[in-house]
Amino acid sequence: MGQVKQILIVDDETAIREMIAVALEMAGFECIEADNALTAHALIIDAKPDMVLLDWMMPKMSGIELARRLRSDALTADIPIIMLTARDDEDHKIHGLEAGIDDYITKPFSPRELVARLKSVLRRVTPKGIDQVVEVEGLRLDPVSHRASSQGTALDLGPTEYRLLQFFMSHQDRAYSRTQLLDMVWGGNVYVEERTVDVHIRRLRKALGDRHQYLIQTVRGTGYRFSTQTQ
Amino acid sequence: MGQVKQILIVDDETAIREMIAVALEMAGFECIEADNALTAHALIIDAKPDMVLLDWMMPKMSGIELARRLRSDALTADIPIIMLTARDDEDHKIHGLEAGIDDYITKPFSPRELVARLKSVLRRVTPKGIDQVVEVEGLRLDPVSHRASSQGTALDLGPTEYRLLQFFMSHQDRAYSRTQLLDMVWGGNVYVEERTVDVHIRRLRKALGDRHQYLIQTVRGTGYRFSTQTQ
DNA sequence: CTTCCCTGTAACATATTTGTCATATTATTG
DNA sequence: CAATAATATGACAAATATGTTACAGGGAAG
Repeated sequence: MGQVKQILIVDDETAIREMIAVALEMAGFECIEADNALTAHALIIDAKPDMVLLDWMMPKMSGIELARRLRSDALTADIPIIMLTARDDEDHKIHGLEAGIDDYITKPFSPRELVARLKSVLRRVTPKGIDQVVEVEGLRLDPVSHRASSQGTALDLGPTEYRLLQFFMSHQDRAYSRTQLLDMVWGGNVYVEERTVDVHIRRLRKALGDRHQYLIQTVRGTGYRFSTQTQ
Repeated sequence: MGQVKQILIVDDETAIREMIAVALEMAGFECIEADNALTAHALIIDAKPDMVLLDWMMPKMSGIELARRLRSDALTADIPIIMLTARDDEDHKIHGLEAGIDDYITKPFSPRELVARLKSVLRRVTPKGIDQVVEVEGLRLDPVSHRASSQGTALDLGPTEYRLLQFFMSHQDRAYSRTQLLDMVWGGNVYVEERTVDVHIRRLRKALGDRHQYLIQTVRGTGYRFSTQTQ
């Protein structure tokens, strides 16, 4: 299982910080807080959080300015940043993207949405070592022992299904076409019918059982996707 | 950051061209000029400017005619166009084929105004990375995971509606004719009734729900447009 | 050589999407 | 306000895409 992730919340309004902190802690994250960009900067260098939630508008140094600084320092350049913006002003977004923001959320937002986005960014950014155990909602895949299990019980997967699952679990929230899957999972130089993918998807789904089927999602007209979020 | 943008000024009056060129160069743009639509067309294909400032009334080929040609060629379809119209052409603005024109400026205009409008158009047209998440007023489309959501809840879109929405969200504030939409969203070589577009617009609107319907706007006599601004 | 497990395909079953039409609605024009 | 043109909408059948199952052949293990 992944470490507990530490999230730094930067916002000048205490009420908002608390609200976010509660939501995140309920979702199993650890939170630290800062009420201005300068404090935040010091804290980041000190505590190296796994992610920074950053309010756009703040006294002294703006969120965007802090983001730039973090990006320009190699020590902090890899820490993902999610921006909290009051209104979704086009300009802000453009500048935000330039400054290397990973995502932004427009206030007001629901705790559910916040947590979902946060997880999504973390998943995207956290580099999975090729031999790293991946676990998602009780579904666990261990590349070293070459085993997959659901709620602790081993799953019975064929070799292809195993590779498919491994690929999916290390490339979540991303839609792949059948052709892409054939390239990535089967290998570039095999000639196999596209529809064959469907069959293996079916076998994988069956093996995952009701508990985890939903993770393998059909993207109609496109292909398939692995995601914890509802379609 | 951004490259220096190159603007093509098309007007038969040298004095006006010069005036505009000076204003734009002071604002940090690079200018090229043409005194008639034919020369302009060649120049556009050759130099691929980032934007075309086009006089409505010109000898030989009119501005509107040139605009039409640019729009119908995939190579030039994305180059933004700002029309320069004399006051008494005002009607044209309303009646005329406004599909594909990004903005109008009525002569006489102040350099300040021109530059402001131009920047505004460039800002919204500037190609967002093809895989970039687009979000507008809580409506969000993520090309990577191939998902659209409204206020955090997933939207149920058919493939065509998805493509339509993606096209609109990356080409905002610009009216498209049904034919253009068929070309851009359906693909150039399909024969489909123009009216079919209406039906898919309808489906898209329905899927967007009350919260976001207003973004898909009918431009009577012309086609449709995606914009946050009220009609 | 046999047995057993995997695979890829084909065939059939379902589910969704799509393009059109006919019919309302709504805007425009005189 | 009536006449007319342009859109909106709902329904449907045809076309597509995906789900599912069965099966034959390949290959590894014994």
